[in-house]
Amino acid sequence: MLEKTFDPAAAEPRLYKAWEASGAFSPSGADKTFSMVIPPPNVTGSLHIGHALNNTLQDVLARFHRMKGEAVLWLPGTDHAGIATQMVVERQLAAAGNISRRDLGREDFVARVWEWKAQSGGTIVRQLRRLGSSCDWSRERFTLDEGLSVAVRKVFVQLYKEGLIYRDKRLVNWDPHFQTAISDLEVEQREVDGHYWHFAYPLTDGSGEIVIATTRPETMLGDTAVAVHPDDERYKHLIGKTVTLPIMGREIPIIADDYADPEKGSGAVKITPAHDFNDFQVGKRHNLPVINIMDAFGKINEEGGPYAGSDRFASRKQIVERAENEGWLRSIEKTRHVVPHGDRSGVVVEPWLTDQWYVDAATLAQPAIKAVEDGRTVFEPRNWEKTYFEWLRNIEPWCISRQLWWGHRIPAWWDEDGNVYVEETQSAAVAASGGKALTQDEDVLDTWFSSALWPFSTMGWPEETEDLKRFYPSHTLVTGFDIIFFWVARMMMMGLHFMDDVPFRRVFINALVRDATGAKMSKSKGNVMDPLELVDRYGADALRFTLTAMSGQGRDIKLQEQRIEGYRNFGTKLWNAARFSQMNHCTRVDGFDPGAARETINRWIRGEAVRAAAEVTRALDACAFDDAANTLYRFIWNVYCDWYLELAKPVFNGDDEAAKAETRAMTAWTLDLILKLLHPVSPFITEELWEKLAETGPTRKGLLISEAWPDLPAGWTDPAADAEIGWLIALVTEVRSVRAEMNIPPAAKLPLTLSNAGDDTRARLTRHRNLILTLARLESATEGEAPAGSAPFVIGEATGALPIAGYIDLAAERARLSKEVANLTAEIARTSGKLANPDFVARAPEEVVEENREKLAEAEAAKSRLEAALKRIEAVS
RNA sequence: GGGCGGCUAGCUCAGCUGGUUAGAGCACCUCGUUUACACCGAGGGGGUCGGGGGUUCGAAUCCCUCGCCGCCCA
Repeated sequence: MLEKTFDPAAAEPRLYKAWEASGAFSPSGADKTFSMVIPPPNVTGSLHIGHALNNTLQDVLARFHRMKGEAVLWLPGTDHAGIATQMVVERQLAAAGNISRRDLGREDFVARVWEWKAQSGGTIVRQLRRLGSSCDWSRERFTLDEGLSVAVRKVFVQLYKEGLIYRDKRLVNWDPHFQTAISDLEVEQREVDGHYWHFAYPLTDGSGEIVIATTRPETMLGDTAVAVHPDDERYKHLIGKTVTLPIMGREIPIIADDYADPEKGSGAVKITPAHDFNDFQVGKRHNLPVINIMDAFGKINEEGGPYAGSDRFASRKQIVERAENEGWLRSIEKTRHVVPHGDRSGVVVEPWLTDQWYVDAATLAQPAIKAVEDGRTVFEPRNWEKTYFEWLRNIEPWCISRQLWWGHRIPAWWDEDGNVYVEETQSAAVAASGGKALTQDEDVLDTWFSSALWPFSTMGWPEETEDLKRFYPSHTLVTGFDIIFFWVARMMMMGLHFMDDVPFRRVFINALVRDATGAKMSKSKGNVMDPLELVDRYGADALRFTLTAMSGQGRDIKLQEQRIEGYRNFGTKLWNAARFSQMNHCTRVDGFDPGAARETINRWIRGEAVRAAAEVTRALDACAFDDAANTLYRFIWNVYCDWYLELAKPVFNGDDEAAKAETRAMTAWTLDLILKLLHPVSPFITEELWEKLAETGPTRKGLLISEAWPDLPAGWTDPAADAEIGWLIALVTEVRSVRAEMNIPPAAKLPLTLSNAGDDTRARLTRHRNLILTLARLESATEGEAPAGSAPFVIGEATGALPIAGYIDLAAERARLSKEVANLTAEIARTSGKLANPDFVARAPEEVVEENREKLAEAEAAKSRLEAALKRIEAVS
């Protein structure tokens, strides 16, 4: 006998081990494959609710397709996550005695990171297992694995030789905290309160001054021009003159350029080509000198005159003070403006002129755009394709070099004269140089560079492996919209370039779990929720079911703990249904054919099962995860438990042995079906019940995880049974409703009479009398005229009546009937209004018109019956 | 400034290829310990579907417009 509730804590680890040991996680069997690569979580990470959602959905798909008999590969792994990981270890060093990575040196530092990875890197993978993820762990990869590193070097070298990777000196987003370049995508534009400081620059010829406005006063140290709009009447006469830059004393020109916005600030703008993307362009157009005034730490360098060596923000303050003291500060204006911040460091990013490695993304983007236009890769929901196109069609060169130590070191070697040799190995580079002494480029690659290769590098590329042949392209990628640019688009570019095919046929974009303020959750912000606590409290199935049910396409999820509790209760409900079936000896019967069932309730539940199975299958095929979950919930709770098992009880307690045997077999069969259909979403409780229910009856062939997905004949639905049970449910519900509203004690058993019953109704009443008596708590149910002093209700063409003389509460009964009559009156008004409209009758489809006629007739009949009863009551009172 | 999404019951959401009395879960109210389950059962209250206009016989659903809220990109 089953316990009263499922104990997830005890069962989950045991079941997971059994699955893994069974080999079910590795692809096997069929020619038809289904493959997915996991979005590799950061190796530093621990499972947050976003991972839980993403991996639950992947696992639902993996288990579903596995049960459908496909060879499923769900390839797991982790990402070395350059900045994030380096940050964690640097923080650790700082805590352990204020050592910086530079104190330690590159080699020792990298060794420390590996050490850390060995110790703590397995956390997230263990957590994925707790969730039930059925990944093929035998194929687990890490982006810094030797094999993946080979792939990275090969890709880099090939792209370089094709001219698609190149070195360039231009402004980059420089993160002064990590002292590295970052890509545009890693920059977060934050709107902040700031100021426009209006400075007066004196004309060199002494004829006056020009006032410029700036939000970053310290950059004036690097000014090489002042720009005004060519049509700006205020300044036209000054174009071509020069000003003397305060503090620096440098003579710089006043130039005309459209970039100067007459509406903004004073209309005249200082130009600092080395420290502003727009100014850089202006500088190019006018051949202005580019003066770099900052170092890698964001401190003013020797080009900054008196401020050399001081921090950028300290300098800002001092320069403003000096301007005020010296009288060239004209005014201060408050403003809100957008300031770039590093998404990891959170510090203000500086545009900085450096040499970096770039990928020619615009070229690689073209096939990636085409592949989605052609439908070779489809986004689900389709709408995200717009986002994808928007970005790829306006793509900028991708800066891939990072001045970090943790990552793939760039396979480029330099000779003493500054010539570069890009090869996969040092020896090849030396050979290419003609035997010179070379030193390797110090930089590492952007983490996303190796992630971009993930769909094929994990399958063994550049080797021509069996896995690549069988599983590339993958079938579906499940990921969040926040990394469509970072990851999805770049995988498309690299996959098409190196594999000559898309990396995945379908991209399912899952919702993003946000925090209470609507902000994206991230480790660096520290606003993550802990799914493992929820698993501890409610079990993995409850969390999984919740996330699946809430995963409406492309929306945000605001998780309420109450919801998880509710779905835990759902599991308990199922558990107790199994317990009930066990108590009533509903043992599975070998060779039982539901198609041959004779009892109406069994033919009915069979049809319900067919519909539920079809809907769950459709939903999972379409990634409509919430539909699948809701269908399961309703079928299991509201159909199977609320009605089928209740209808089965009188059979079990009756003496029709044939009916009893058939119903027991059907109960067990349906329960098995439920376990299969629910397994992808709630694998633990279903596997546990699968095992427990095998204690009696025929032996199981194996674990539920490897069971075949149900494929039921559509012909198993039975409209006659549906109509009959539908009537039965309506009758029972009506009786219960009357009883409750009339405050009839639950223990009181009443006789029911049905008048004006047609042949079908009479037959049903006879056939199901037993059920009706039990479920509606009646003494008898017979055909006949309503006795005096009874409460009427409408059931189809018939009128039911419960004699309530002993309990009658006239006021309650009048209220009940009045409400019913009012509802019917409203409906009659609505429907007859429609039918009175000649346009409606003429233009609406015939079946809609007919439907309304029937509805009207039924409502009128029902109303007149109830009104008569109401009049009788009013006559009495 | 451009793009995307949202605004439906107290809360979280579904419904949006036009025709149902607009649904679910939670919360709330009443009753109930009937031998699967109180992590339960039965019954009930609660919404002019953000505002306005339009198309249509008919609009939560299609179109326009306005208003908030959120996100992404400049």
